[in-house]
Amino acid sequence: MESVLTEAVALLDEAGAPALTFRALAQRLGGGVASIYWYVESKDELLDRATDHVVGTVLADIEKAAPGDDPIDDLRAMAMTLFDAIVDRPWLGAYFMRNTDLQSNSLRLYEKLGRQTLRLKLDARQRFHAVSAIVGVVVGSAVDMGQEPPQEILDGAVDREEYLGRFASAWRELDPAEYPFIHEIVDEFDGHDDVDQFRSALDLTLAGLRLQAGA
Amino acid sequence: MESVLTEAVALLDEAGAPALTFRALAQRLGGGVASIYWYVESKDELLDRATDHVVGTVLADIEKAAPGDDPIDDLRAMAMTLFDAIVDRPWLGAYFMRNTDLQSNSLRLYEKLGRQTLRLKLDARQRFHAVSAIVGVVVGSAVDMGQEPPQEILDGAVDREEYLGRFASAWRELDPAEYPFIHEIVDEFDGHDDVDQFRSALDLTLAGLRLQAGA
DNA sequence: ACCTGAACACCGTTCAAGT
DNA sequence: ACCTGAACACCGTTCAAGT
Repeated sequence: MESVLTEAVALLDEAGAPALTFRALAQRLGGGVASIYWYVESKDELLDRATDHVVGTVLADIEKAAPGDDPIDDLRAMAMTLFDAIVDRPWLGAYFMRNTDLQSNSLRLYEKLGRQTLRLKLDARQRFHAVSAIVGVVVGSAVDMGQEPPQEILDGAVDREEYLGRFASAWRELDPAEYPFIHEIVDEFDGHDDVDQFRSALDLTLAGLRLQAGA
Repeated sequence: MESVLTEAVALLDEAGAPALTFRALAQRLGGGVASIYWYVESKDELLDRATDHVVGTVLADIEKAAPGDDPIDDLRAMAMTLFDAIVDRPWLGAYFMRNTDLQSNSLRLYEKLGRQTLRLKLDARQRFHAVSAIVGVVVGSAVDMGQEPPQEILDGAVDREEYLGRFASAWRELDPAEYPFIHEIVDEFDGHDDVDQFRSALDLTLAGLRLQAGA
């Protein structure tokens, strides 16, 4: 079982979600396709368990960091750790927190995040919504990122800079009267950093939360 | 072409993303499978064009609403309209804003949102990040929602209330000492409304943005 | 308890050929 | 310019059978 998950994660890491097929996995394990069904009921379950397997390592990273004075700063640090893990493994974004039933580490991570909100002056509903919002920012940014590389970039034929630049050029061709905002931000878009973008989104949410908690 | 997209959207609406196959679509159009390839180069392109097709209607809804005094309130209204559209069509969440090259209505929507930030005291980078954050909240909540129904609920065998209740019961069984946050919010989770959850996340982001803009 | 080969019912995509 | 039938190379999943 352990090796099924390890090899599944290895396939996902090497070439993303489409690379994880029962046939490829079976070949790597040196067995038949049907064997995998002894460990797992379906591909969905395989994905859930593989996801939870790596969330376990994220959770360990998060637990290493000592809790600080400010719960919101702790929330920020935890969200950043989680986001970093998704940057390393873009496939994670799509499956993370999909099924807390099968993903017990995800549930623990959810609890870990939520515990920080217990230190804030909020009611139960506000706490529930706050954690949902933070997870939403992570997943939203991750999804945005995970879908970005359109195979050219994975092949190494085109790097990220050139890929963004191509979009930027197309945008600069647009009529400035009709697309004033696009022209306003095209230089920011060109060569932008996903992590910056994520941090800004997270900080807006956390600023709103701090305001709400009166802290 | 128009009818290809209309029927594709119809299939997606009726039974979600897995229902849209070239064979099912061809049958509906009363033709052969290969015909579709005259209009579209791949399934990805079909999905992008179908998505942009419905984003066009969302855009029309958004343009109907008159601009108000407060740009942030306008941003909220636009985001809510967008979210409502995704509630009606959960499959949208996964493809929305995936490719602004093929999705010209999505680009226009992005511009529409961004134009509100031009009315705020922000620099270009802040504006870029603000719109990304808002789109991120929408997509993040939409993804969370879109993956929720695990077929039982689609079959009508189990309604949403019961589905949530089942999770809530499992959570109530957890050790309160180990999962204090889960116990804090389990009653909120039970029977919660996705729209409430989304609105809260959006409001946190917008509160942060208002603070940043000093408005 | 654990694994297998072979089949089943699907997919997206291609291609030579038709009007 | 538009459409087709038939094939190709895959999928996830099942099942009877093996150790």
